[in-house]
Amino acid sequence: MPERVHTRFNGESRPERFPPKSVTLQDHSTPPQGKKRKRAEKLPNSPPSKPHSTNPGPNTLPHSPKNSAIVGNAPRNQANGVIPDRQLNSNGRTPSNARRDNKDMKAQYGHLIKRRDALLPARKALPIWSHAAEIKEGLRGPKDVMLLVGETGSGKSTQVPQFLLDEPWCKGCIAITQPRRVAAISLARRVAEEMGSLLGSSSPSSKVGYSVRFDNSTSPNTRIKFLTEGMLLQEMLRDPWLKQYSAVIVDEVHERSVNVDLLLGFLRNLVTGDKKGRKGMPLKVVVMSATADTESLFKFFNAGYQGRKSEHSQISNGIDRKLDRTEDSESSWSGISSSEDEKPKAKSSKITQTNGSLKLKANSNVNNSAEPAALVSKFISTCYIEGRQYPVKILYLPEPTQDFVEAALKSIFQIHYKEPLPGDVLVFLTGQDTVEALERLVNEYALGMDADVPKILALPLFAALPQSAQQKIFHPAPPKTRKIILATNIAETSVTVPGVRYVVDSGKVKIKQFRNRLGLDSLLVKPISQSAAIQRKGRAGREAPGQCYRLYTEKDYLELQPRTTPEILRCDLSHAILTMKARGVEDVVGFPFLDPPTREGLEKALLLLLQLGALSDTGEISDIGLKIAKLPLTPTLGRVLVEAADPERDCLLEIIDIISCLSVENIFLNLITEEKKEDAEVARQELYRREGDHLTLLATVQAYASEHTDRKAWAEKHYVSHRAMQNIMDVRKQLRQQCTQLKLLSQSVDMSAAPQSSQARSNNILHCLLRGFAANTARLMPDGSYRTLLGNQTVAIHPSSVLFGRKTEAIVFSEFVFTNKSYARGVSAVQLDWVGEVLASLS
DNA sequence: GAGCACTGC
Repeated sequence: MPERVHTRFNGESRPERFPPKSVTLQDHSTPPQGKKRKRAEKLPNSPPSKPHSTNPGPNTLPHSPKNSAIVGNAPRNQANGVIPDRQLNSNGRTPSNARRDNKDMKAQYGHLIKRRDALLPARKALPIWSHAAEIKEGLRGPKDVMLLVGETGSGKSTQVPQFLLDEPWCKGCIAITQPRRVAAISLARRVAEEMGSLLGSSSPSSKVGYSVRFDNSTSPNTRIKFLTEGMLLQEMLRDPWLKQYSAVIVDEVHERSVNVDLLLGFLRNLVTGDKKGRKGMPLKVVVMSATADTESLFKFFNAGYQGRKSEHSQISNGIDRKLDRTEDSESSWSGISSSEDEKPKAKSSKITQTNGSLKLKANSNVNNSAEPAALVSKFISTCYIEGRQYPVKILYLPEPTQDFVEAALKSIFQIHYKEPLPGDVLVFLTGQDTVEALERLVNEYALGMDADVPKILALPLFAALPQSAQQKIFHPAPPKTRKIILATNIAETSVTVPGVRYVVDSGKVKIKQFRNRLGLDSLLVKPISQSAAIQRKGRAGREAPGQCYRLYTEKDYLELQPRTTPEILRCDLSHAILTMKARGVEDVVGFPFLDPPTREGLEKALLLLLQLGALSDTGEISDIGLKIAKLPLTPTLGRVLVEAADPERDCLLEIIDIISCLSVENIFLNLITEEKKEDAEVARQELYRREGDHLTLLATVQAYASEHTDRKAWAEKHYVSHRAMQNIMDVRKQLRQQCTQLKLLSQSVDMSAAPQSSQARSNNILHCLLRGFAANTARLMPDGSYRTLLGNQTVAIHPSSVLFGRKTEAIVFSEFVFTNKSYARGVSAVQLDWVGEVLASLS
């Protein structure tokens, strides 16, 4: 039986930084508008000249708050009985029809208004409500930037845009960005309800819309638009001045995605620049974060205004000199040690704040949520909103443990025996393997429990788990049963698990880090940061006071690095740089980064872009680069695609199919039992190609696409993920459209060209892959191992590859990952002289 | 003979 493991208890009550919100809105019953006609208002006779949506209205789909947090895909396009207004207008409706429409419309509007009024008391009870005047005031006059810290549950994401809507400066649209698609869509739905408006493209009069990949739902009257960060960056390609917006609200900044870092840089340039492209229209920026990192954000924006001062000395003299911007505020204060490359397992948790803290003496309490010392600027305001979080007790291990799975097992049963129901347990682990191992152990131990003890229901939760299995965490537990949710990091931000009062935190996370020198991604288990530990803890206090069992000592906690390293310091920068170049940033080293990447990382990425032909020798973006930047692909994959459009290659459609596969999750299901594995091998045999994984993917997509009766059954029969295949078809469609727009793909197939032999076609495809992945090539050595041609590193073909165990003179691979050793994933066999030709052409 | 955390255009 498990024994007591936690002896020390730390009843922590000091305010900490707060966990980020993942959006699970509690109260959105959707009006039954699906069966109604969408003619809410008498239209002026100028219907939109083109549809503003690719999807006639997801709000017409049944929707529950639960699945809003977990549905990975936006609602798929479907005909839902919505009649476009234009069609109605030209249809010559009879008077009785018109009367019925009118009645429907009134009923619908009545419903919307009723709903809006019903929601008002809940809005007024939000912590942010009493700050409305302060927030409005903070953006008036010369104040263009507001830094807003709001804890979970403060209501900032839904209320701030509504507060700003009627401000005199707000003539245009308000954009509000989110890191995830589901959040953008469900927040838009909620705000539409609160405003008594229809959502998105469902009515031309709707005031609230959203825009995410594959699903854009806005109307001509949209005033508040929720979008993913990537979508706003995409819009900036067409409109660098963001002319349709009066305000941009950047939400969840503490998550520090690469896209948010780029957005903040662009917005700083815009707001502190001359704004001449905006024709005098003001632009207000609100930066919202759940953690009190105001100081770094303040310095970041303030530096922009000070830079402006030196260029245009007539502006700005209201900046408090106490906050002396120094050159080092361009350098990182997040304490990233750049020696990571050599020793991934080195003391990465030991963090020194030497890097700039000298200049920050007075305000160096970066990790406290206490209000920082005066941050004063005539252009920047700050606002702090309290949240709604129940207290959570923290319990540490007295001694460090080597085996966090075992320690978690003990803690789970300690909680289960000691604490009364209700109160589910959420356990944070590192990956599928540890989740499944602990699941087995928990079930095993549960068999030995006395009959009078409540039962235990162990539920795994990780992204690769099928949706139906993920949904189980939302089902109420049977009577006298405690749910134990065994989760990866997915539960930290993306999925809100209800009913949790106990959190067990392993203190570890599996994290991906790009290593410039080797040009590969490492996927390693590492200690979490203090802020991640606080976020995990917060998951226990959402519904009632809770407890957090940390499977490490308090000393270990204090030695963790204060913040999670921002993604931009961990990833391959080539995509980010191309994004900047395509939006007119010439000097990427001088770009305002909140945390500047290392010079080495920037140089490595610039070199890659140069090799791809995306940049010219002088560092300017080329035509090819501009095309690649418009595609939703990494620069390498984009280059492969552009190559395929070359008349000499002539295999664009095939390459699109392959690239679509490479940009979604694994399509071949991971099977557990030996029996299933053998079945799958037999069933997939017809799909496998001896040329390697890429042509195997092509064969799979083509077989799936030519299946017209039952694609789901086809996928099951071949042990292929149907969900992945649906995503692939979406991506494929989008890429084909974009290739047509970019004039890479002509709509009519050229019939005059001689058909390629299947061999020639395969060779062409492989040549295209080589063009993008020239750096990812290796040759067979006499001892049977593979060595990369650039860099001379040993690399093994990953066992998931169809080429695993095969010997071929050279390989090209689309992924280079280090887990236990260096692996090539996504591998094709090529001729050595082809590789030589490509490499020679680059130098 | 391994086993991939999580987003996004």
